[in-house]
Amino acid sequence: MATNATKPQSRAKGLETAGRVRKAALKRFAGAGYAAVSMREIATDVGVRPGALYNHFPTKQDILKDLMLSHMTDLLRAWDAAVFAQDTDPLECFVRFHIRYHLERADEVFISYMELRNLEPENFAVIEAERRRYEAILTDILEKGAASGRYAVEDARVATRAIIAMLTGIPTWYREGGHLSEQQIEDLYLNMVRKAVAPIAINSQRETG
Amino acid sequence: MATNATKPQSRAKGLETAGRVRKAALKRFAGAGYAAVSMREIATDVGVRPGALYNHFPTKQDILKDLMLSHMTDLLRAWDAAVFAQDTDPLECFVRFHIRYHLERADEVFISYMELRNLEPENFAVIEAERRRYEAILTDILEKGAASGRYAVEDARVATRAIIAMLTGIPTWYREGGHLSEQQIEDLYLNMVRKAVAPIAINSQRETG
DNA sequence: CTTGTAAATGAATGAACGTTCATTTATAGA
DNA sequence: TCTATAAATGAACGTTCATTCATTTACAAG
Repeated sequence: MATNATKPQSRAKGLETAGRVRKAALKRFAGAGYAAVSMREIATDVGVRPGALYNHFPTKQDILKDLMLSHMTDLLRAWDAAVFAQDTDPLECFVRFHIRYHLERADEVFISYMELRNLEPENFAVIEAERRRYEAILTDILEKGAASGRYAVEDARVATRAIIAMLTGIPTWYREGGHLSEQQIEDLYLNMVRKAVAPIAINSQRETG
Repeated sequence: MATNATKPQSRAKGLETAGRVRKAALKRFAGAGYAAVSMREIATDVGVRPGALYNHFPTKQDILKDLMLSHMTDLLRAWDAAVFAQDTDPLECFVRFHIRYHLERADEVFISYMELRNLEPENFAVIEAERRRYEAILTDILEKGAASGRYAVEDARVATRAIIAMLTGIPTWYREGGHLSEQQIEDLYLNMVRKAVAPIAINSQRETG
């Protein structure tokens, strides 16, 4: 009678295997892309036969959904838990948090935006909603700062996307041990972001040297 | 004796079919990703049997390489051909050019950076070299501007990546007929970029309201 | 020590994959 | 009109894919 397909796991060994599946899938998806990774490859990494994966996840798609959803959940929870010195400029908090988290969890971040199109529509909607919650954090900071005159942003939603795109690009080229430390990266980007939204006028084009 | 596998096409019909293959592959690759698209799907779009594709491209990989390489070539050629009013700030030229080109050729741009990892190493190296040539254009603008005191960038390579990442993110959310025109997008981003590299000091953190 | 069941196996399923190729069809140049 | 060959067909190639399932193995609870 034994129906397969993901019953509630309870034994400790099962939970540990499920974790190894997640870890292996994460590395493979990040390296080659969801569509180019086979269940057989994941099984090999885990040290198990392909069929055994289905004791832990009903389908390959569910592994992807699990990875992406738990990433977004972790990201939002990490922001809530982040601690900065009192009175630190909220924009500085966000920029430093974002850079640190995205360098720390580069694989999760990478697949969470590279593999969006491989999510079935229902799963896509869930992830997209979380993404918007995260963006809203920065939009809120910019809007409050603009209202108080501390920042000048003409369109807070656009500025949010610009800043997040700029910061999220870092893990694509940053390598540990390169000529810039993580601290230096943070400082460089923070400075650019601060200036980008600073309440200053730029003397327009057509000036020379 | 008829060996197959991509002889030099000469007949007009063949060139036209090859073009339709490129067009169909571009749309499919952009929509679903290289690995998730089958030669059969491309053949269906073109209105031809799968085997016929091999009269025009030796492998699926060669279609991808062709699309990405010609995109980079077109991009660099378009920059060389771009015309702006005399004495226009070179940074403004670059920002406006980049946004316009990337909105115009969204599919090509998209696959050229999403499908990098699906390129075989040899093809990857070729594309990557072109990409560096393009980045060097902006780095050069920033360095010259910094030397003359017009801009202030602490690290021109980092600023280059920051700016390009910021601008390249636009096509992921911009939709024609949205509440912002392309012109408005250009102006908003240009203003942020200008300020980000402007020679100004930002009064540091810990200030309130 | 027995038992229930979680976990893994080993083998199989049908479907889809990229690619090949002998053959047919179409067409430009002689 | 004949001919060479480009272009497309239709069928097949071997391989790999995600998934299923009856069976075996391992282990915690009674």
